[in-house]
Parts: sequence; C-alpha cells; structure tokens
Amino acid sequence: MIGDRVLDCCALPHTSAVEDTLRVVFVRAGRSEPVSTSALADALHVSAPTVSIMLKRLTAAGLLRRTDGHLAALTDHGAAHARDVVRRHRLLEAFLAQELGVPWDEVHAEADALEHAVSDRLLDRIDRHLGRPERDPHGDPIPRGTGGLDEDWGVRLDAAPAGSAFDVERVYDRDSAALRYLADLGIHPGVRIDVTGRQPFGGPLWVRIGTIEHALGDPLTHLVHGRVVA
Amino acid sequence: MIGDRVLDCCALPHTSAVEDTLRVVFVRAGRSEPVSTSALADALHVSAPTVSIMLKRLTAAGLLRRTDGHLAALTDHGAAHARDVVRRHRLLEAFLAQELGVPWDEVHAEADALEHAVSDRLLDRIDRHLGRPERDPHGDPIPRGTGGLDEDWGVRLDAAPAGSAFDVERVYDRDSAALRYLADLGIHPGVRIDVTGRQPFGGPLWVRIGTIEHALGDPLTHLVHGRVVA
DNA sequence: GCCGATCATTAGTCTCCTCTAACTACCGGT
DNA sequence: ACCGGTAGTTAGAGGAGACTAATGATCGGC
Ligand SMILES: [Mn+2]
Ligand SMILES: [Mn+2]
Ligand SMILES: [Mn+2]
Ligand SMILES: [Mn+2]
Repeated sequence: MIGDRVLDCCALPHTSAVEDTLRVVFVRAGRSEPVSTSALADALHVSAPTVSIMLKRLTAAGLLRRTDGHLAALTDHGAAHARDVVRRHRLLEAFLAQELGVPWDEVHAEADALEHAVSDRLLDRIDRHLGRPERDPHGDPIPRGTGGLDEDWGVRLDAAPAGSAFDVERVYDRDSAALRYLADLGIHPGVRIDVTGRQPFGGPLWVRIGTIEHALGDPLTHLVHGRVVA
Repeated sequence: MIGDRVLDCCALPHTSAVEDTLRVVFVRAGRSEPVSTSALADALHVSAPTVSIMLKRLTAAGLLRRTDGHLAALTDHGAAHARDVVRRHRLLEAFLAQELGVPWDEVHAEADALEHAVSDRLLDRIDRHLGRPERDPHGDPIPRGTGGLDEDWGVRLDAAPAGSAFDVERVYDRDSAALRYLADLGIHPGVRIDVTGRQPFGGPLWVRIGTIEHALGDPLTHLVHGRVVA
C-alpha cells in the first residue's frame, strides 16, 4: 500500500484487501462468472465471513451493489477503481515477464503483492518503458485512461467444433500449474490450435499444436479463450 | 507484504511496520546516530507511542535490546533480519534507478513501499538482472549473503580541511530535496570535490565541483560522506 | 535544590483484517 | 410436509497498527 492512493472519494481506505476484492470482482464479472461470497472467498483465500464483511463495506461505500441472488456487482464508481487496480496488476505482469523474464505462471502472484505498493508515478514509468503495452502475458488487455476496455473473452476452447482451427487470445491466469502445463504444450496467446476431435459426455478435446496431438480435459479447455477461425 | 516471509523464528509477523523499524534502526546505528524513540518516530512518520510499543514488541521477540539511555540496539538476530530488509531496499533502489531511470531522490520512497512486497525469488531475479550490483544509487553497500557488510561511512564532507580534495562515496538518502539539490550541483558518489574554504562558527563550506564554486551549509555537508584524498 | 523542557511510556480508543462457531435462508429430493 | 445440504450472514474475538491525552522520568539552568 502506498500512502497517497486513498479512496477519499468514498471514505474507504485503499487497502490491499479492498483492492484485491475490487479486482477479483471485476475480473470474474468480466468473465460472466457468478460473483458469490464463496467464490470470492475461494479466489481471495479468506473465509466467507471475511468476504461478507468486506462486501458490506464496499456496498456502504457505494462501490458495489448486491443483485438478486446475493451476488455482487460493481457500481460505475467501483468499476472505475477496480479498473485502476487491474491496470496496475496487468502492467506489472507485463513488466515482470518482459523485463525480468518471470515465467507467466509466476507473474500473477508477484503482481498481486506489488500492485498495492507501486506508485502512480512509478507505474507510468513502467508503462513508458514498455512502450505502453496493450496486453499482459496472458493476453489480458491493460486498461488505459478512461477508454473502453476490451474485456472480450471471445470463445472458450471447449466450444470450438471438431475440425476447426482456433486462435488463442487469452489464457485465464488463476491456476499456476495449469499455466505451466499449457506453456509446455505450446499453448499461449498468439498460437493457432487445430481441434482434431472431441469425445462425447465431457470427454477430452483432442488438439494439435504444431505436429503434436494432445488430449485436454475441461479444466484446461475452460481456461483457454480465443476465436474459431475455420 | 508477501505472505511467505514471516519471522517464524521469533513469533513476530513480518509486517511493513516491523520491517521498516528494523531497517531504520540498522541504518541509523550504522551511522552511529542515536536510535531514540523520537528519532525513530520522526524517521518512520509515526507518533512516539507507536514506536514505543513497536520497540517493546521487537524487544520481546529478541530482535532488539534497550541500552542505557532508552536507546535501541539490534541483537545479532535482529541485525540479520534488518540486513535482509536493507538488502531488498537497496537492491530495489538500484533497480529502479538503473532500469527505469527513477531519479535518486525518488528511489527511496518507492523502495520503501516495494521492499515489503517483493518475493525472495523476484529479488534474486532483479539481482541477477543487474549483475549483482554492490552499491545502490546513493553509494550504500547492498548486503549479500552473510558476508560482512561494508557499512563504512568514511568521513563526512564537513570534516574535510580547507584546501583538500574529497572523493564522494555515499550520500545519505533521507532528504529528497537535498538529494535533488546535490545532484544539481553535480555531487554524487564517484565525484571529486575540491574544498576551497570554510567560514568559522558553523559557516558554510566552500567547495568547487568542476569549475563552479558553491557554498554548502551544515545540513548538506552532513549528508555527504567519502574520503579526503589530498 | 527547584522548575521547566524534553523525552518516553502508559492508558484508552479506533479501524482494519482475519478467524471460528453458530445461526438462518434457501432449495432439492423424497 | 419434511429433511439435509449448501450458501450466507451474524456474533464474538483477537492481533496489528495507529492515534491523542495524560503521566512519569530525566536533565540542564538558575
Ligand atoms: Mn493484491
Ligand atoms: Mn494476467
Ligand atoms: Mn518500507
Ligand atoms: Mn539508498
């Protein structure tokens, strides 16, 4: 936490816990995943009561609304702050990967800590140093200014029909071990995959990367997003 | 704060406040400055009672001793942890200055925040990336391994006799405005200064850098350390 | 030897973050 | 209608860190 970035506007201190919650709500909502108390507890590695109390505080501060099924949704104000945290997070991920060669399965954890400690001034230096990158190592767009963020996740790999080709654009960065495995297979943003077949009843998806063929289970295919091209 | 660096050994959480206190005690003691409650409160930008309580906790954890005049001194154990914080701090300063061009009067504040968020793994990447630097932008030695740290501050510029030359080795980094001014004058580690004269009764010291002559008051000369060479 | 200034500590409060345990609300199945 | 499980919240507690106000200790000056 750097002292000078405080949510004066909403009478809420800009702590790590607050920032992390805003970021996770933003990203999950962008993926159209349900933002429930338990899902947040899981993602943030805290207990459900801890999330419950945090959501109440964020709601009181006008950053969050509760929808029908206890779910959480950011207000415009909350989304603006969340975007700022996401920007810091992804820009740091890009920096760590490009400048220091941190592998893409490690950058998330590092950025999760650094995002609260980097000043706006330093962040802008990093941005300039990298030449104002558009995407982080997972293909996630880096929010810039107030311009509309392209939070389009495209199509999930498991939705690609057999016989089609698939351009990988984004890979969800939650699971380090999965990222490591996908990288071993050569799956990362910018790569074209041939979908060769699909077993029925949730069976594995057969894909070819280069000349090698692999069977991918749902937990993996659900992480890979992009476009069907043929 | 990154979760995995906890002082298990001393039953004390490795928080920012704890780390900052250890670092400041270490550096002040290294400069042979009195480490009093009020001096720490001033340096850490907290109230005296806050320091008082922290010193009691550190003492209870065996990281600190109280000497005669209420002063604080690190135990060997405390010094070992403090060294680690100082290493993170100075290595980050060096990285920010060399890789991102952050000016030397800004690196301290940035490192003060980042030092608690950087993992050991990332720090080692930074270290390797910089080629294992020995000194930070202020000329301060970067502790490495368990080897003896050269915390020699040499001689203060105000102790240099008129007519002598003075090699600047270290500049104390506490005061940003002073660092900015000294940089404008061309005073930084590696520079040779000619001491041309000294006014009596605490008057200014006259120095020549290159061809330009300047009068420096005590607040400035006390920050500049090095060796008298002639 | 007293007086005031300075310094340190104690006392009392506050906020934030986290937990466990208990309770409640809901929902599906029988 | 009932029962059990899941999800969410409430209740209660504790630690860390911060503050102000009051109190205690120390020391120099006169
Ligand atoms: Mn974080
Ligand atoms: Mn990412
Ligand atoms: Mn710090
Ligand atoms: Mn320094």
